[in-house]
Amino acid sequence: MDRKTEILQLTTKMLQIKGFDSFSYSDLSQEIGISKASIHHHFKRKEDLGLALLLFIKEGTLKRTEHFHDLDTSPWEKLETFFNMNARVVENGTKNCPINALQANVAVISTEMRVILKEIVQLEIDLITSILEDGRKEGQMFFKGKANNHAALVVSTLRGAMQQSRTHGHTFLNQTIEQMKINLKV
Amino acid sequence: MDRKTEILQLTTKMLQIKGFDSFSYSDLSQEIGISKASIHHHFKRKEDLGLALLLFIKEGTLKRTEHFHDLDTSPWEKLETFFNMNARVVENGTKNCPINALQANVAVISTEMRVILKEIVQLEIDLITSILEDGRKEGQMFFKGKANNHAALVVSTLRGAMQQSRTHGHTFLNQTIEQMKINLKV
DNA sequence: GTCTATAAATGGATAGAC
DNA sequence: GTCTATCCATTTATAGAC
Repeated sequence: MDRKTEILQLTTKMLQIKGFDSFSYSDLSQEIGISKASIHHHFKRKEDLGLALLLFIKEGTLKRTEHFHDLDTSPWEKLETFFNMNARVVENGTKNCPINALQANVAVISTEMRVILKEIVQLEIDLITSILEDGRKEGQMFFKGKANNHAALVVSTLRGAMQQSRTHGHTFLNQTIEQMKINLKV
Repeated sequence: MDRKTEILQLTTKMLQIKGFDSFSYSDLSQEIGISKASIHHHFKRKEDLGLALLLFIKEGTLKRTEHFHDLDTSPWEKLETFFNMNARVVENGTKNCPINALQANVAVISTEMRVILKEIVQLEIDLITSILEDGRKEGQMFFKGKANNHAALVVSTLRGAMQQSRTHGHTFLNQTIEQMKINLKV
């Protein structure tokens, strides 16, 4: 793995724990073991780092979306996989979801970053929309109203629960996911 | 209104827009029109300010909870009132919910603050639990599973949607609230 | 690519006068 | 309660050597 990727991965972690404004080049430098100036060599300004981070996350989200498309498992299994993947992101509740962290910091990031952030959220909503549509069509899932609106609700719930898990622990997240599943059962 | 309350109200606003680590005594000082040192006179350290802020928010939450208890409207109307109050908190989508902001910053606030933060969230979940229980008992609402678990889901959804509204606008929040209501209808 | 050194600005916090 | 002045630590960022 090259240095740039190493920095981006650590940045994601730092963002999840502290938030965008609360981690510093000094944090990155110490954990990686190179000087602050070296971090600046790879990402001149913090905004450059932030922008690269968002493109990095967007790329990952795109890859995952395609991956879901390729899976030949049932809609229900896809949804469960999606939930499990997200539950792993916050680990034991110490980390926030990076998207949550960025949305909380929306006022202190650049317009450019905000645009990509919105695109990432939309990618997830679109993915869940198609899973819900398939699930309902195949008689595996039950929900009222439009699939698109219900997908927005599912993503909101998941994000909200991921964040609440920071004070209420990861069992809170698991219970909320279970409740979502109970409500989606036919 | 006394100065302390004035500072606490502005702090709430700043927290909602920027987050706890991203607003400064200088921000407060400029907007109120007194010096930084004067802010320090009322709240010596930023942690004191943060703690006072959480007690301030908790007090407000307690008052609101009692208010809901006193209302002699239907469970359904109570739930709608609760949603409307929260929708007003984020205004046009520029502000985050203060609880969201603090949960995103959980790693940079004191343990004391975290404890109260958790209590506030629990107060809300308990309130919604009792509203849901009444609503189901009276045949006004439908949901599967325990009222307590569904209340956790409702609060998570609301918080998640409030935060998503920062990138997706307040219509996103309104739509998600509508979808929750559609799902709760008998 | 990495380092040391350093600049310039900001943030939290205190001393002491009025 | 409010002010000016000041301190110290941190943060972002750059210059220039290796």
